[in-house]
Amino acid sequence: MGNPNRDNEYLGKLQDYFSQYRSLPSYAVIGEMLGMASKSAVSALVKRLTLAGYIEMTPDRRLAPTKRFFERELADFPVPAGLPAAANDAMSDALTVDEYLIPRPSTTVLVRVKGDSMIEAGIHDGDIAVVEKRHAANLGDKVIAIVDGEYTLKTLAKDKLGFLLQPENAEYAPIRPREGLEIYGVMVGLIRKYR
Amino acid sequence: MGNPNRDNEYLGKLQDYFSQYRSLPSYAVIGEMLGMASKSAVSALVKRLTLAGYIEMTPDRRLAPTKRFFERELADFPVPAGLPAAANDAMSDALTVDEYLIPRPSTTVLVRVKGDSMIEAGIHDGDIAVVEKRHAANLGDKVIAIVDGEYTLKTLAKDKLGFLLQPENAEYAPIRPREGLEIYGVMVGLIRKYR
DNA sequence: GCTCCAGTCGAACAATCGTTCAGATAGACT
DNA sequence: AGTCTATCTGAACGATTGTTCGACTGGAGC
Repeated sequence: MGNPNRDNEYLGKLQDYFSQYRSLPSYAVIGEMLGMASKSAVSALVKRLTLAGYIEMTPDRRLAPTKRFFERELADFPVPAGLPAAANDAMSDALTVDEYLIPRPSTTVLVRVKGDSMIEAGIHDGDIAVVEKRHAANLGDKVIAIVDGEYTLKTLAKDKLGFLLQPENAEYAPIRPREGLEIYGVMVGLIRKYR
Repeated sequence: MGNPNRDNEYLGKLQDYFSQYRSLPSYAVIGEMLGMASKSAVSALVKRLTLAGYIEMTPDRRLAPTKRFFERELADFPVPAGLPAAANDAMSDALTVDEYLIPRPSTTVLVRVKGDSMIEAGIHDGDIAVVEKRHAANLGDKVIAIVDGEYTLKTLAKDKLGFLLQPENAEYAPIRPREGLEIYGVMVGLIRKYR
């Protein structure tokens, strides 16, 4: 062929564009962006990407990304620094971050973690906890519980006296609810961002 | 005025459309959708919504939703005091977890963490590291480096002898690269899922 | 060497784009 | 009542859209 397959690189630029503007550009602008001089080249590219399932046409013939457009490759080993094509081969799995973390959006809440009472479980101050709202939990689950009208993230435990909320930090004492234990939700994921 | 203000209703339909197609339609289709017979009415509406900050124009004059476009009435859920604010400010101005963690999709890779050499930094075996591919890093950054052809996640440090890769686990020894240090990428985020 | 052929170029095309403007409509105000 | 004023209509406009087609390019593979 005239060129090695650069569609992956092209797709990447489109993903960057969409993540910035939440909209896909026109063929002319795509061409400019990708260094193509003719719209017919873009047209062919769009056809290829559509076939591959990354983009689609709305009923009124506008470009729109599909779900696959947002998939990321999850590599067990990072790939040798080299061609983007190589990165494809080593892709062990593809997933969208949102779907991975939040399978049930309507009952899921994000809560910013405060304090270091859970630091030995690798949950730091400022992290974001992905919490699924429900009232039932298993022992060992990290739960958001309501104690004296306050919300607190602890590990659910139990001893001969009953349920208790266990911090993951030796400097903190377990909390034993005076009355029934009210659980707001169960922590199902963690998000952290380094700046 | 000729009509009560129906912009809210119009906005709602645009939101529905976007959530279905991930793209905003042309003026003609908007008019059809909203029951407007003339594109100039749509043009005026777009001007109003732009002014109100719900939509904007990309550099190539395409309609694109803004963050405010995705705001929802929060009247429905009187969430117990303390939490709702946390959920909202947790991701500040990002619409999705994906967007929050991955501003530049094409240079970002997800890598599954193996081993517990970084456990004191709250990075556990099985966690997913969000890695931005680049060769430059700052001291203190957690980097994926290439040492003897192997990829390893460590904290970048430096002493009088030069750069070294510092594990975050007292039981591991620092790695001092024999030759130049090659950096594959910088860890910018962390994702963990509890099952 | 030679042929393939996916990818790109360049130009021409009708269709659709969003803008503009003058005029009609109808609720809100005095 | 009459006047305002924001909204919508309808038509005309040049600009831009995406499609199409024939020709060119340069690795891959015989």
